[in-house]
Amino acid sequence: MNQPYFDPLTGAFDEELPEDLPAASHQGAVAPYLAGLNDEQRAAVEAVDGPVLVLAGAGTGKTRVLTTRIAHILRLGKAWPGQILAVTFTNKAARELQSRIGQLIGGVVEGMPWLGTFHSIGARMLRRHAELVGLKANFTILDDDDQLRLLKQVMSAHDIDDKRWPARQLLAQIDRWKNKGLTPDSVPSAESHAFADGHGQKLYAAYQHRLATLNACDFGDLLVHNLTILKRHPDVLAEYHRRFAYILVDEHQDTNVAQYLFLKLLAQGRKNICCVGDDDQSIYGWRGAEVGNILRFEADFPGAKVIRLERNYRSTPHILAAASGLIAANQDRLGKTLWTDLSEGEKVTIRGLWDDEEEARTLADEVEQLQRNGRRLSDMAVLVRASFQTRAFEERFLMLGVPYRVIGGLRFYERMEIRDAIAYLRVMAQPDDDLAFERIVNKPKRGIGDASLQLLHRAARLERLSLVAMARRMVLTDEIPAKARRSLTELIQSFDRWRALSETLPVGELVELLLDESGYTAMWQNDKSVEAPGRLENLKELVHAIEGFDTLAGFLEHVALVMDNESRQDDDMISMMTLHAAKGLEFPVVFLPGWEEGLFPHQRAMDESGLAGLEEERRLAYVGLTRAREAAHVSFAANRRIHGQWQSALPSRFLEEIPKEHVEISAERGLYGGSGVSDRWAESDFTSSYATPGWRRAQAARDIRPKSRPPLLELPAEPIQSDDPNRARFSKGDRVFHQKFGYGRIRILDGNKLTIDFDKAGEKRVIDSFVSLA
DNA sequence: ACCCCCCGAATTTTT
DNA sequence: TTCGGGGGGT
Repeated sequence: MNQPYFDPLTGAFDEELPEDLPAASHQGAVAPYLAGLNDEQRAAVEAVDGPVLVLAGAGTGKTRVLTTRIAHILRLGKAWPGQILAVTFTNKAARELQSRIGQLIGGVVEGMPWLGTFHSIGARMLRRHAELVGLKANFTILDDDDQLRLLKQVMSAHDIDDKRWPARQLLAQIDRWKNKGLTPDSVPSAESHAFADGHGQKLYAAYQHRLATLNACDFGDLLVHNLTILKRHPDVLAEYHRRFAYILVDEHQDTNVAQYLFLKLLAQGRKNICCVGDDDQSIYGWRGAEVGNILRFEADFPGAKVIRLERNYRSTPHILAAASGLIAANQDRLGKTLWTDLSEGEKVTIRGLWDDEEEARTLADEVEQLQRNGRRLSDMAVLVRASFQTRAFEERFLMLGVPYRVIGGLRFYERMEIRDAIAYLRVMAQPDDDLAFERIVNKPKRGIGDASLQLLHRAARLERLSLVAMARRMVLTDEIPAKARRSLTELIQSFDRWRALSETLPVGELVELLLDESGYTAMWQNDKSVEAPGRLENLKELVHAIEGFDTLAGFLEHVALVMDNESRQDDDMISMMTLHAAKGLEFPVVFLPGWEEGLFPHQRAMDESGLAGLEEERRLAYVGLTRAREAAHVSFAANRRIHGQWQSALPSRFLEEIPKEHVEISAERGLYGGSGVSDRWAESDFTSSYATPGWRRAQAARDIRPKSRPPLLELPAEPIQSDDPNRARFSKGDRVFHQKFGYGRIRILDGNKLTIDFDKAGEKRVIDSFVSLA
């Protein structure tokens, strides 16, 4: 964001800190922007000095508080815009803050250079002080693709078998360390063995070393390097203390330890820090977010004011009560009581369906029904747990001709052809960027294959040179095969020519020329695959996007940090996205399909993180429900095809955690065999303990026999309470019966999952509670 | 150097 | 079922 304020190439910081404070305006009179606030909001805005924690429930106007607070600070003449640090997590949130502050104080906010995401602010600071951590100001910010490739190189250099130890896993581990603000030498010894028989820490160190050689850093470094700088250089820290008179933090529940330490260091000076967040909406724990940062706030900033925003302006009472009831099942929360003045509205509907196809059909019918009643499609959203779920709905919407838009997924700058094109630009901007060079050296095919590249690599490492620098030398020798040598020489000459041109040519024209002369465009023009035209189209779009930038470096900074896909909002379409992507949004009508045990809560979340995982899933459910303004439609399917395999599942436990007076249930009879669960559902009886662990085991212990005309899946009428852990009732080779797939033989036992070779249906993986001994 | 096939894995992913 | 990566074949 805000490229006008700095030049990423030089790290120039073109704004001087003023000596005086601005003059206060409208002293005395109550500022007009305070008028529409409720008491709590107003308190949060007016508590300008000192540490403040605002616990803002869903839909309670947190953005309004944040923007008004900034406007207030400026109006009171407490600081210049350039002295306010305001951090968000997403570019979207940063943009929204920016524009809403503009609306409040009139006109464009000219000087909020320090409003941005953690990463963009981190990048800006790091460019200023890059040399303090062994980087140059024009360092490259790697994307995850580069990170992974680099890590694979590091691992192979250390003879680590990447079959046994996937690079992905190491990347995740390094990421966890960086999220905690740990550098290789500060990794606790207990954790240093976390990967590849104790090589974790060593590999981390080697990776960081390679990054430094490449004059590059990854996302985590944008914070960790700054922590190092601020800790080691008190003079630098003091300068920022002087600069940042006020600090504001959005979505505080999503900060990780590194981000929190960063804030803490900066806030130590004046202690004017205001964090806004909601522990109930913390859904990024798996990415290193620490809800604990909210709980720690009062301890870290003694005397902090804590203000709760509990008045909800978004949802009707039933929806709000349903969500509140659900989230109350979490142990680990600060606790808020949301309330609303809005009138009654509809209850939350819960619908049980036979399978995912029927779920899609029913949901789409409902969408059309609503549309006939005058609802706009853009008023509706389908929020799913996992992205694969959108497929069934897409197919259905396509068939019915309902326009839809899937939010998320592959972003523009993540497309292969865009990454390639950008790699060309990166080599221009930063010749030491080996990863970019490797990416494009043989794209299009130039006859420079693995063998030549290996040669180059080895020599470069020996001489401590970058690949391009080494290549310049090697083409003068005959170490490389003649054909490859010729291509390489030509490529290097092109680099020089392009770089010379880049001095004078506008960046838009430069990239066009580059893609053209390199043969990259031609490569796709000659490609006969169905994707090729689309890729060419994307490349055109890229050229267009670049035209808005003054410098190449500025554009690359944008690509690395702002990577978002701005989908047009103009047409009337229904939106589909994951629950994670839906955070911060709201829709009049929200559909929440797929509320089944195993999918939501997701089995993996529970397996990997236990109760904490389950509670995070529950918060995700809470986020889902609280996106709805007027109507929320939840559904579950008894059977679902996942990865081509039929899986049966029980309704999500979250369903019975929603207070029954706020829901309206409809489930088909016979979903679970005409007795048991579905009848309970039909009778709105939520007292059953069918989802308890005891019940699941009871399931497994029960011998289900087919009747003459068997119900598809039979469940016991009354759950049998039994905690007998001795549940190994099957063994390999057993002949079993499944209500849907018929008879078969067990091939593999894996916990409660059985791989069965069915006589008719072929091999399937099923949960043991759905089969019985034949 | 390039191509193709087989195998294995398959939540969520603000930057 | 679908996708991507790696190994083996041409």
